[in-house]
Amino acid sequence: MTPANNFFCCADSDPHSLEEDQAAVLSKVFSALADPVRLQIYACIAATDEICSCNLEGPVGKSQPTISHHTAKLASAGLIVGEKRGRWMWWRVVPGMAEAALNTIRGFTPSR
Amino acid sequence: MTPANNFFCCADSDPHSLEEDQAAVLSKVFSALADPVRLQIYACIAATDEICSCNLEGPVGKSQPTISHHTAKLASAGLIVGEKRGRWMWWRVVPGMAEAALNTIRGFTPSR
DNA sequence: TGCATTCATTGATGATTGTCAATACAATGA
DNA sequence: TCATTGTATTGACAATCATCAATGAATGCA
Repeated sequence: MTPANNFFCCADSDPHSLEEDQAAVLSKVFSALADPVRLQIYACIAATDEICSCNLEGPVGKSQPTISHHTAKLASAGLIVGEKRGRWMWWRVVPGMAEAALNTIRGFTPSR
Repeated sequence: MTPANNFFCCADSDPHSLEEDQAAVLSKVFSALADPVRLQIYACIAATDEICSCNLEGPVGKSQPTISHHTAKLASAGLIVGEKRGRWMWWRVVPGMAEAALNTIRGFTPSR
């Protein structure tokens, strides 16, 4: 849409298609993926059926409290789930979560 | 994979499949989407062919410097592109960018 | 019961971020 | 040239975040 003149850029419509609460949920998912360390953790978990926390410290190169902090954040966003068996905490990815976020982004563009 | 015994949780392999530089690029895209206001801005832009900055302030409800700050961040991540025509800055979404980032995430899981 | 191990929590610190007021810059029109 | 308008930048401040050392809680083994 090119401006009809040089006085007004375009009609002052309201293209506000994303509600605030939806934006808050979505931003939480993307915030969880917005850290390089968490992306590495997520990749490590996704690369295996399941993996315990102690085997994340080595590849990622962070301390145990930091790993615990990041896995908690990924789990809070619904991207991974953890199950405690014995002494070990086992993590798995939630397959459809990233997909759901992608579909919401796709829905922003009505055509196509 | 269940543990073979109670002494070792699993083999101490190296499931590190995401390099640090790749993680840095990816995290930049997700960081841009990790803010509710930027998601609303992105949705507003995606809902139209193109939109000028002045028409983002109203729907989003933020000041002009804040809008400028957020559009710059979205553009820096490659999610939108801007073109200045006359006095107005016109923004369009880069169609495949968010999709590409989320496809990378889906690629972490080798099976499926 | 006592000890070692695995993970979560707390406290602290330096860095980053979101926001706006004020200001500067750029483009247009008179 | 001067005034106006749309956008970008700067400065400042409060809030959030990533990180680690220290500590606590829970489990399993002897």
